[in-house]
Amino acid sequence: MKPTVHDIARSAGVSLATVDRVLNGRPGVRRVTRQKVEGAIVALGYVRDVAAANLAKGRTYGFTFILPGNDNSFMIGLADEVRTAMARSIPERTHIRIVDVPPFDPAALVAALEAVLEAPPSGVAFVAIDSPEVRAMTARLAAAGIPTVTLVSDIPDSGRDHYAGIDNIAAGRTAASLMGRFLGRRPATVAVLAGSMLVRDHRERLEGFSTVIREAFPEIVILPVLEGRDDPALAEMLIAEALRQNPQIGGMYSLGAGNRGLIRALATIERGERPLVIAHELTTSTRTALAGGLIDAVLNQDAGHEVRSAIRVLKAKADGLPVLAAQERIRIDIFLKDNLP
Amino acid sequence: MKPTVHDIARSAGVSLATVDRVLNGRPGVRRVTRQKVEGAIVALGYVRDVAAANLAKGRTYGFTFILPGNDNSFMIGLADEVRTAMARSIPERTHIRIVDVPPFDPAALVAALEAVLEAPPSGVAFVAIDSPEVRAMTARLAAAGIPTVTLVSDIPDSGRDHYAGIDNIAAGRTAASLMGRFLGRRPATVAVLAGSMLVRDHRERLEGFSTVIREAFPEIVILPVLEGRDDPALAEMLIAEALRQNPQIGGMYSLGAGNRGLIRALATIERGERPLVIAHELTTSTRTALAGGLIDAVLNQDAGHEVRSAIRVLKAKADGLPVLAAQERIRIDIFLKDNLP
DNA sequence: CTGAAAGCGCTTACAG
DNA sequence: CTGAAAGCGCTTACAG
Repeated sequence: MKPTVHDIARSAGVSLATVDRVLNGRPGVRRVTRQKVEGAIVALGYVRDVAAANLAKGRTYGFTFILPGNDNSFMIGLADEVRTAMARSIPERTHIRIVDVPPFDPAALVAALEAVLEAPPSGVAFVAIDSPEVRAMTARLAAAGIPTVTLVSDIPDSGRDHYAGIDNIAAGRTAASLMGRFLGRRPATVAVLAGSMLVRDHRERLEGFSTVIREAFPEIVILPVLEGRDDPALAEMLIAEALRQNPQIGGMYSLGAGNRGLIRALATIERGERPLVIAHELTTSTRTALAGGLIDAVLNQDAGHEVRSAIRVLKAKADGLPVLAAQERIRIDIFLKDNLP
Repeated sequence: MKPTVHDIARSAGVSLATVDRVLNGRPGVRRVTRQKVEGAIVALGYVRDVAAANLAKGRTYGFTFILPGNDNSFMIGLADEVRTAMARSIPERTHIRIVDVPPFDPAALVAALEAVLEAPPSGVAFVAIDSPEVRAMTARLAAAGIPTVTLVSDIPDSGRDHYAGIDNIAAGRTAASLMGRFLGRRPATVAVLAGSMLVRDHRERLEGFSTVIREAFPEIVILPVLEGRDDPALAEMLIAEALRQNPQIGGMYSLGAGNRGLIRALATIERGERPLVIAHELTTSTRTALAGGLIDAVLNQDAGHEVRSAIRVLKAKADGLPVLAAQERIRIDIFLKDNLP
């Protein structure tokens, strides 16, 4: 039979309370006693029953999700997924709070993170902005012992515990590879629409994309990046303007959000004249555009996976447990019109 | 506070034992009593604490995984994932048994499934073969109340509870789309290597592939399917022979396993003369071939996901709990050399 | 048909 | 520094 705390207590000749103290690294145990208990633990091959422990503790996890209030389907969908997770809060023993911040605003994000310190939750997840202030604030959270997970966009070297999102360099490289191969070695001009170079995910996608185009598809010319702030209206304007200035655009890589605007602009182009388009994030609008031939490929990250993964990781960190790396890797989904789910 | 069985007992004026009987649908409760308790349950908005219930029950789940003993990396990897899950059996309260059967052998699979009935486990997962006998046997398991999950290859209309695998028609369609676009509208001859038309996953991939080629890329001619039984040696022979007979082969779709043989055959072709190759399953050998340019794209299913999903679903079915469909959908991963994980 | 009591594996005041 | 006892939310014999 699986050994329990009782077995350890008996084998070490101590009480349950003492076993518990050793198990949880609490103070107030003489070194010799501690060693006896630790000996019994390894001798018996004890593994703690986390469910029973949580039951006894009446443990609940308070998590704060800080999300940018963008007006785009991806961020709206992300927030929806967090709310879906909130609906499961009773069986999962979580208590989740959503904090809204203005998008692409480092100061606002820093303020939101700082506010978290007032009443420290069991963990914090946030969409990172890559700035020194945010980095420093994240380090303060880490110093305060609050587990942190970056969501969608990472900020390395900040002391954050985990990143729940895709490898954006690989995503950009993949987009370039598809673009180059779909264009079939013909010289072409390609436009790139981003949200903001302030966020790392967009910068990395651009970097991956540019690298592969340069190395493997030198016949392709990339126009200067358009920054649409993931705002559909602004994106539409920028794309329309770019098409006016460069009617010969043969390909388009939309590496941020705000694709509703892009799609509206594409719809004005004659069928047959349309550029090859690769976009990110499968939403109602990109799905329709993919099915209808306005978009040729969509790279996607599953917001539901990211949220569930963030919660699992925050729980594990809060309990000092290891995370199952293979399970938590968020993959880049590639959708063509033929494998739409 | 979250209501517990105590609250229900008090509110309904009955004992804990009676509450438990109603909660678990056990007999021996008068109709009026039952109704009182049910009233209290909905009035208080009670949700059962599954972890506490499992603790009290000392519940463990016995699962049987029936896996074909193919000599190919994918099936070996699948078995490895099951063994990895076995290592987590203590915290997850599972007891997993692996049963090996000869590949592509309906009779052997039926025998293995029948053997399961002797000492019925909490659930069974198996790689299905699409034959009437297997279908009938699966229905018998269902009739016996044993939850069943098909793994990798499905067998619909058999009474199985769930399928843990990708949408293979969509996978075939995707392969065709990539093949057609990568070939760039040039007339071409394409060879298809399958394992066996006995398994539904291979049939469906072929169907999806053929459909899209026919509808969207009429310039492509598909040669008669080669059946390599997912055996590297046989696959190598068949491919070598096909290349000898049709030196002009421009593309190859390997929709089964046994890619080690395919790759050996490809390596003998001059660089520059090599066909465009799309294969299934990311293994050590396909990964190397992808990185080295012998293979152009790999469609993959994550065996680890499938195994973990099968276990989650079997648990839920054993407990009569609903499954989170979005979480259990297994996706088609598309790998190019630029997004290798 | 119904209930009182003990127990699952762990933790938590409280007492010493 | 250490332990006896009660309790987390549920289930299970056993008695009536």
